Amino acid sequence: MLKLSKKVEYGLIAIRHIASLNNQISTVKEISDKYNIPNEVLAKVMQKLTRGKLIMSHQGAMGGYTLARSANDISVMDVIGVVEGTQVGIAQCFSEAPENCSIYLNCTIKNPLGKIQHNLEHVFASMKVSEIV
Amino acid sequence: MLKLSKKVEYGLIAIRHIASLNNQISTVKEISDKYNIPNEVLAKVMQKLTRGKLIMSHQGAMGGYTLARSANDISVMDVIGVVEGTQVGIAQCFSEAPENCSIYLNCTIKNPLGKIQHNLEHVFASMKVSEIV
DNA sequence: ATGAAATAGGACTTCAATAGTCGTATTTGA
DNA sequence: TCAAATACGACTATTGAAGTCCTATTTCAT
Repeated sequence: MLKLSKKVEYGLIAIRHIASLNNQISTVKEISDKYNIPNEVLAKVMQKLTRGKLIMSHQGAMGGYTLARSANDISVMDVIGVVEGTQVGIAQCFSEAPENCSIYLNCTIKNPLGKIQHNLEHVFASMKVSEIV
Repeated sequence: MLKLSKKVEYGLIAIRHIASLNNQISTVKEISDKYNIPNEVLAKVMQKLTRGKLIMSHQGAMGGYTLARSANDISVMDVIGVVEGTQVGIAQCFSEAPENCSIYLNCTIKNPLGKIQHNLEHVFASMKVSEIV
């Protein structure tokens, strides 16, 4: 509960890695070996980060990945959003259609949870990759 | 990901309910009916809240639950801790033995995640049930 | 040209956590 | 002594997370 997924962790580690090497091109193999991350899992994460325009891919031999933006313009929130592909919501009504929640109609904690949600977003958005390097 | 469990939500709703009735004794049936919460699930949550000394049980006919502390002395963090029975940790290394994590040794994001973790705890600890009533 | 190194991405399996159900025992007020 | 309430263990179903496997495509270097 309230745990980041491994995918998000892997994404953060990978982006930090590239940033720490001054945006030098890095491969999935290099990163997955160095940090003991399953190769195929990291590969998929990198593909998502590419589609989300946080990193850029360079295909073919001698290819790999570089950052698509400066490290101080990539937040933990960005990585979460791109890797998970959905909005973070601490309750169902913040991440999908509110009516889906079985208790939505009589729920008395929507507003306070909304406040908490807002604060959490701020925490994740204000931590930039540049602080992690 | 990063979602509160239904149990925690139910616990918050129940505690808020009791607080909003000026700590009048309330039953599981009354609460589960009013908020459309499965009876047995709520019952178990109430038992945990009792063991965690956030509420007090009154057994037997005419029994039910009352708060064990004033509403401004119960935080969302308290409810999470008692209902989940474990520490909240946004990464494995914060909620269980760090060595269990497959990437612990080479992990480069422990410190920044620790900072985020600390901020999250603050967010949850500073929201009191008295603000929800 | 061709082969090796790299990204792209779909399909599948495994495992653990969440959510809910069922059954029974115990307590206590009227 | 019965009904209304809490106490609690055992079970099932569903979902999501994590990882594996396989194949296609791109591109550099020889």
